[in-house]
Parts: sequence; structure tokens; C-alpha cells
Amino acid sequence: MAAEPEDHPDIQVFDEIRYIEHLVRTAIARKLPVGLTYPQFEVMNLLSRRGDGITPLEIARALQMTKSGLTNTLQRLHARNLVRVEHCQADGRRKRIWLTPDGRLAYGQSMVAIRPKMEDLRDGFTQKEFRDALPFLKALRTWLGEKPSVS
Amino acid sequence: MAAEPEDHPDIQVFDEIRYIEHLVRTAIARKLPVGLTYPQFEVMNLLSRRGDGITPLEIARALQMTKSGLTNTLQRLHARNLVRVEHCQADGRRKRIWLTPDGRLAYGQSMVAIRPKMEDLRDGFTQKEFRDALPFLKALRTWLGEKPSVS
DNA sequence: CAGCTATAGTTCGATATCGAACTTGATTAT
DNA sequence: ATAATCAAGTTCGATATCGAACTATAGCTG
Repeated sequence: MAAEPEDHPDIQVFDEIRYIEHLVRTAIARKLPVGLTYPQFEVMNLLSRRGDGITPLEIARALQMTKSGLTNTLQRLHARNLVRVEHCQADGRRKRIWLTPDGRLAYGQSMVAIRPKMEDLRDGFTQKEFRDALPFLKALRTWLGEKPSVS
Repeated sequence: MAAEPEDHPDIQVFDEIRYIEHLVRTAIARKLPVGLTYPQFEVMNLLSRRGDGITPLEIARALQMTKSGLTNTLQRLHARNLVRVEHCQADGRRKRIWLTPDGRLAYGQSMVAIRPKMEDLRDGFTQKEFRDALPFLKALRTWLGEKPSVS
């Protein structure tokens, strides 16, 4: 809900965080090329930024998705030929995921669509403001994340 | 994804926010009484905190849900007799939503289940830390929210 | 080596979420 | 007054998300 002054500061912080998360998600989702959803973009973003060839479990952990949720998303990306799936020969249980050329193209188009908004944001706020906000957010995330898991 | 040092501060901030939102959501969801889901709890939480008798549209706006998403949740809450729905006589298009006694009971049980974690949190961080984090978060949310909407 | 345990991924059913189209009731403009 | 427009809510189809149960492979232990 919208944070309101009568709330305790901690409640207000969580309300603002929930709101911001939602705004970012919808802002990005609405700019994506047709056919791409936000979670699909996130997976491709991870593959592009953190390197190809990682396993589904690594992706799920990095994106706070469940294994079953990621299976779903990867199947859709694969159906559109945006990722390639390889069986790991060293460990028969694992798979490794790569972006295909089509995948890189779609990712590039997504980034082009998102760029203007990101540039506006960097005009509206300084990098120092973001840097100054980080320690508390990291501490909060770490505290909340003691006993994490991926199903 | 997990924020990593090589990222720009703004990216890291959004990653941390996404992570925190997810941790809070799952932490609460796992403590709720059986049969209650996180969005159902959020609706009851709003009714309890901001007052009974508000309309579905007001709830949707406050919780960043779409109208159709809220219709779904309200139908489930109503099916379990946790909310009461009244047709607004002043405006035939609107409805007004109340918690039922069962709803208040379920909400109370949820809060009892969540309380220990909240108290731990208030031991781990000071209210000043939350207060100090608020101005930036509010500014960011406001900036992102220019041109908001509810479908 | 045989069996137990742990890990990686999938399947399934239930709920959530979104957007578009639709219905119905209010409001506005001429 | 009546037609056009707007506002509140629902329906529908598609995708997402979660947890539990399941399969298959790997690794460990006696």
C-alpha cells in the first residue's frame, strides 16, 4: 500500500520498496519488444551480464525464482529460439544455458527500448545518492536473507 | 539478480530492492495461516489499517494491483467469508468492502504469526536507520511513479 | 559394489497477475 | 432529454509463481 506518515518508519520503508519494485517491473515490462515478458527479459539479462553457460539452478538462485518457475521460463525462451540448452557432459543432472543469436538480438532490442528511461533516471538522481543508499539496503537484504533457500 | 560490485550503483540499488521485496513477500507468505495467501493478507491488512468500507478501486490503487487482479482476490476472500461486499447505494457502479468477524480473526492470527519476525527486525535495525533511508526511497518512488495508472 | 543420500531438473495443480474487451451505471455536452 | 463519454467492476485468456511430488544422476558410506 502507499506508505503513509502515520506508519512506523520500518513499515514505510517496506511499503516504498514494494512500490518501487512494482514500478520498475511494470515500466520495463511495458517497453519490452512484443512477445517478451519481464521474467524472460530478466533471464536473458542475467545470461548477458553474468555470462553464458550457467546452469538453470544458478539462474534461479540469482533471480530469486523457484526451480519450477525457471523451468517454465526457459521452456518458453527455448520455444522462441532465444536460448540454447546443452546437457552438461561432466554431470548428467545439469544443463547449461546459452543465448542464441536471436536471443542476443532480442536482448539488444530490449535494452535499446529501456535505455531512454534509464538515462532520464540518471539525470534525476546522482550516482552518489544511489551509492549512499546501498549500505542500508544491503544490510537489510542480508539480514532478511539469513536462512534463504531455493525450492 | 544478486547485486554485484561491478554494477553501477543504480543497478545495484534496484537489485537490492527487488531482492528485499521478494524476501519480505516469501517470509510473510510462509507464516500465514493455512488457506491465506500473501495478496489476500495484503488486502485484509489494508482494510484493517486504512479502514473498512473502501472500494475495490481504492484497494487496487493502494496495493498496486490491477482491477481484475483485485476482483480475483476479493472473490476468494468472499468465498471464505473473510470480507463482506456491499453495493454502494450512492453510486451503483461501486462496491464497498468490509472485513467480516471471521476476517478480523484470520487477520489477527496472521499478525500474531508475523509479529516475532517483526520484533527481531526492530532489534536488528533502529528506527532511525529506517527514517534515514526514507527520503531517498520516497523520492525514487515518486520519480518512477510520475504517470502511474491502474488498469 | 550396494544402498543411502543429496542434487538438478521437471511435472502438476492451485493461485496470482496482467491487459484487453466487456457491462453497467454515472456524467457531460449539446 | 438524449447521445456521447467516462468510471467501476467483471470476465477471459495467457503467463507467472509457488510448493510438493517425482525422475534421474551423482556421490558417499559401509
